[in-house]
Amino acid sequence: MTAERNGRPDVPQRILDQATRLFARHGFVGASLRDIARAVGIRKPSLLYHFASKDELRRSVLEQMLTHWNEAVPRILRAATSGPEQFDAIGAETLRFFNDDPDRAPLLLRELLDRPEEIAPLVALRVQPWAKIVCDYIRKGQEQGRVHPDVDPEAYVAQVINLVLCGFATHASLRNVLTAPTSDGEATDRLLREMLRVAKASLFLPVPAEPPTRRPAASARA
Amino acid sequence: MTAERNGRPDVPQRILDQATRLFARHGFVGASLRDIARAVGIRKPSLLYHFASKDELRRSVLEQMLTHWNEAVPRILRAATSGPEQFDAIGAETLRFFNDDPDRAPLLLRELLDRPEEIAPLVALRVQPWAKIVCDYIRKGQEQGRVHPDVDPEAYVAQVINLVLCGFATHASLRNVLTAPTSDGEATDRLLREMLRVAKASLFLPVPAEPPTRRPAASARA
DNA sequence: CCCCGTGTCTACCGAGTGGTAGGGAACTCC
DNA sequence: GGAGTTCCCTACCACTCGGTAGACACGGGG
Repeated sequence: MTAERNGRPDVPQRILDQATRLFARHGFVGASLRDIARAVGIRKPSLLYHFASKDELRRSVLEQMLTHWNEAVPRILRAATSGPEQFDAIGAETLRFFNDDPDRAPLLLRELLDRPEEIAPLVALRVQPWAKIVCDYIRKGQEQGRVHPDVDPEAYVAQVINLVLCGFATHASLRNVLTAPTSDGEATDRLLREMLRVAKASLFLPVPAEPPTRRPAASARA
Repeated sequence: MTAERNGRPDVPQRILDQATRLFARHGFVGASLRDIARAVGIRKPSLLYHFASKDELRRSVLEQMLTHWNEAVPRILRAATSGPEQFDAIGAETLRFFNDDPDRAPLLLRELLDRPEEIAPLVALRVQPWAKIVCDYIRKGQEQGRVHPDVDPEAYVAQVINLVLCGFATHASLRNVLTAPTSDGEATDRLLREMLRVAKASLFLPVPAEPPTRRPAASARA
């Protein structure tokens, strides 16, 4: 019994996947090893055979996510040197990381809430290279007069992290609070678009000569 | 024994205060009734004498916070009709609500993560009036050409909620991730300032450039 | 004086938790 | 065929959880 699943991907990976999902949904204390094991299709002692303790499982889940992040960073780096649309490229690549797996943002956010002193340095290590790219980009932009001179780069980056983390984490729940119910895809599009827009508009000075867009009347968005 | 504390404010209120603190810090499942009772200085059955169950305690905590919010809304409403600096006034009053008690943002955020389907309508009820004020203000600003025409009011409001909630909730932990350690007060100032700046800069069109057709003398930006 | 309501306590309950012991099936290697 | 390894299982452990039972102390009113 339970052998009908053994043809599937290896058990430790399936455990990691389900643990990620359940930790993100119910929190670390709220997701029991029995729940996770059941979701995988095994019993709890089998789970503990692969991961010595619940805490080791938590660390592994986090490590896997940060590894995925590390894999995404080169793409973002590449985007950061990609010509004039740098900001959009960096933004799109960063958002893609969280959009690819909707459990990442809530998982990270929960860790920041539950274990700040433990997770903060871990995140710092992985995020600082990314933050450095963005901060340098901002400072250069300020020198060149493209970026608002009163932007505080580090504080701005912190804001954007908040925006993204919380945006994805509470997306499903806040979505229908303010607006009429919409389809998943449409709501996500709207979220991503506005997230990028806010981040961008709060950063850049307006391009001096801009003949098109200046629409005073009520004709709203397209 | 334990009577040395009975001169202090009434026990139910002290329970609510400690429960708020511990729910915000450790989450609903992570904070046990024993912990809360100990923080108050009583034993668990005494706590359950005042609140019939843990879930009732949770509801009461939430209710108290939303009551405080309801008390803050009139101030915000007043701010919304307060002349040219409307945006700053609304922003300052809104931020004050969360700054007054640092447990409010994490508490709300945790509820949104843990019990979205239950908390969302509750929040919606209390937040929609506030959101309506802001959305109307935005749309009016768009008609008058003060606000970016491509702002999606509801989505923008959702972003700002995220910004504020997550900003306060992860403030303590993210603070030292990106920047050199600073004093509490300074870091908070920086957070509040940048939060307001981002919200504002992503909303308003720059004032100096050129008057499209008609532009009210309201100096929205500084 | 006794009674009753209020509020706190100790002692306990069943259920669920993370974790362990140890057995057994399937497989490989000698 | 036997030994060893890998992996999953049932059964169990101590502990904590939310919640209950019931006793006790206090204070006011007949």
